[in-house]
Amino acid sequence: MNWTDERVELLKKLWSEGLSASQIAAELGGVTRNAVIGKVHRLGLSGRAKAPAAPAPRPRKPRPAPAAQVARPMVQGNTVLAPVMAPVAEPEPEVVPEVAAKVIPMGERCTILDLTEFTCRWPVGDPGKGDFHYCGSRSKTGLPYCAYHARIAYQPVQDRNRRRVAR
DNA sequence: CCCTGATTCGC
DNA sequence: GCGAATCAGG
Repeated sequence: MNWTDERVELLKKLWSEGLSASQIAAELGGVTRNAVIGKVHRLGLSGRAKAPAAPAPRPRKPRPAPAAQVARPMVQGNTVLAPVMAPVAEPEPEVVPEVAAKVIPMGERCTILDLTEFTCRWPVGDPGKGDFHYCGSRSKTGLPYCAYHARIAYQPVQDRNRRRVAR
């Protein structure tokens, strides 16, 4: 593989977006992370925006349990009062996506419980290591992935689906 | 050990 | 210019 203008451009883009050298190498294909790093240096764009700068942006605890607050019958004197409309299942305001989904920087993680129809559900990490989570970035309405992962997810498919039907 | 980027240096 | 090997760090 050689560094075509196209590949260099993609390299610059991904690098500026904060992807690691190995990630970029995998994305480009045909090169190692060393090659990527070497190229990055040769291009003189060593420093970059601190994308993964967020050390611990609050992964958000999976919320153990709403703690079913059973309405205990109240008692007044000898009288047992009927339970007052035990809130069946407090809808839980659940931070509306409009707020939570605002251009979440890469690396912002969320659990499966945080996924909404607007969050990217691209799996990240190793389930066996306890660092498994989902991308969580904003995804276009109706799509399961953010723009970045959608590209990864669908590119191969597009290639495969290349129409072969003549006319 | 896994990973990261930085540097070196033979090609 | 390229990138594997290596280094230094988390």
